[in-house]
Amino acid sequence: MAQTEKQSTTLLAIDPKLQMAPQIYGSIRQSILDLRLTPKQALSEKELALMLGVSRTPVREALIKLAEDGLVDIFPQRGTFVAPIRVAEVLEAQFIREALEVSVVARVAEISDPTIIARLQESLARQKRAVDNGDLDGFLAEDENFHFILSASVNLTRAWKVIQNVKGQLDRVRVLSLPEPGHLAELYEQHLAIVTSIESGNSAAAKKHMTKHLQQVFRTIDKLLAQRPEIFFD
Amino acid sequence: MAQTEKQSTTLLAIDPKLQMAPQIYGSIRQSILDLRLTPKQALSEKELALMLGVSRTPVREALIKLAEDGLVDIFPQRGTFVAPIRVAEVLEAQFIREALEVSVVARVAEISDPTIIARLQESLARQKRAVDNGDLDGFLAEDENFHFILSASVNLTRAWKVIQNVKGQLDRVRVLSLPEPGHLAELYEQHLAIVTSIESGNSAAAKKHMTKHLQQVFRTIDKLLAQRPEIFFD
DNA sequence: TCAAATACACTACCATGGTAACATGTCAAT
DNA sequence: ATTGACATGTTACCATGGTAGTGTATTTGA
Repeated sequence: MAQTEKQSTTLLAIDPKLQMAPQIYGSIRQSILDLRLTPKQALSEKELALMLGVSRTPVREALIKLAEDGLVDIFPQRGTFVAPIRVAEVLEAQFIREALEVSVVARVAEISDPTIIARLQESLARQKRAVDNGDLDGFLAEDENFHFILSASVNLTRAWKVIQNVKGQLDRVRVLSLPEPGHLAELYEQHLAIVTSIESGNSAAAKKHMTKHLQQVFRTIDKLLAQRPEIFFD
Repeated sequence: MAQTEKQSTTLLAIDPKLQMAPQIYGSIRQSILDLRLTPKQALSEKELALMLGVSRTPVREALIKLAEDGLVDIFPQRGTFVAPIRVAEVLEAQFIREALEVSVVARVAEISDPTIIARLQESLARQKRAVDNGDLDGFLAEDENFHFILSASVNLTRAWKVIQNVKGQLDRVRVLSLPEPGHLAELYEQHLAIVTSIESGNSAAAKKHMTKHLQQVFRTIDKLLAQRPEIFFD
């Protein structure tokens, strides 16, 4: 009873013309990822439905999907809770993402299609602008887009979906890490190295740079484990 | 109206003590994989609920999950249909599975834990028995278990779930391929080579053997494309 | 003959009510 | 003080009714 929802603003605007369930899913997911909904917090169907002004059915469907993402834990007849940040699951998410994205970038490098490279370079340009302007959100959005371009360019849309799903676990950790000066520029350089490898058709180099790029999260995890170990469970 | 359900036996026995939705999901999924439900066939919530003796809600949840697996297509306000076998999606499923399982087996080989190896060899023994007895179903079950052991032994349960999900696309193609003499023995030999590489801690060799093992499906696809191209869509 | 309009059947989607499983607090018995 | 029985409230799960959107057959108007 004590931990009812404090929530100041509504989770998100809902467009009644579109389907409810996907919107609710996205809304709750975003709230979990930026920690507006905190680990272990109770999320009852009824309460969320009331808050969002919809019925319990689409809320329930959204929660089921979030459970598949590992972002909520559903205990039948007991309750649904925001999943705690479990080190093992974060590491496994990283493992899956790395395996897939490294394979993807290898394929992109093997093809080394000029039109694909052009689109990647356009993304790089936008990233550079965001870095120069210190536009964190803009960079993160373009970072996401950069990785999407890689998968989509070789028609691996399902792989991208899997990456997106597991990435939730990683994003929740990332928002906990304080933004460091020069970090964005570093990420940009890594993206640049990846594209350069793709241009030269050097898939081995592309894989290496992608691996290094993705393994940045380990630094974040280590730092958080040292500075704020109470964040993690299990 | 013409393509109503012919279905002789019920899809599966439902245990009312357990949760409905997961059972229904498994039941329908199995029927799709062994082609008792054929591509493009209509699957309405109402009809399935009637057939299974449950309400529409858990059926709907099962269908949503199957849609995420890419095994059914849901067209809002129009209908739900068994997904056609799309070459691109089968190939992408193979890509994802290969990326993950190769990475998994590399990790297993790096660790090269004796107790894991022992469990793998027990599985190999069971496989050998199935091959000698010509027990196809028994071998397939143990084949599944073999790959599960690999993921589970290094605590990559989510990776296993992803593999399982995408593998549906591959299984549906596999059942179309006629069983060839000596094929099972061949698969057994490949498993053996993988375990041998793990024993020697040779992760590069393990990756190579796993890749070769998984890429067997390409043979099946090529053969089907030549012999029964009408099976595929898009 | 043929196109536009209309009626109809059917769908997935959402809302809502009922229920068994589960947690928790109260109180009696020892 | 501890345990066990019982009352009460809460939950996710399932059943079922209503609705807007969508195809299709039929009718209408030339």
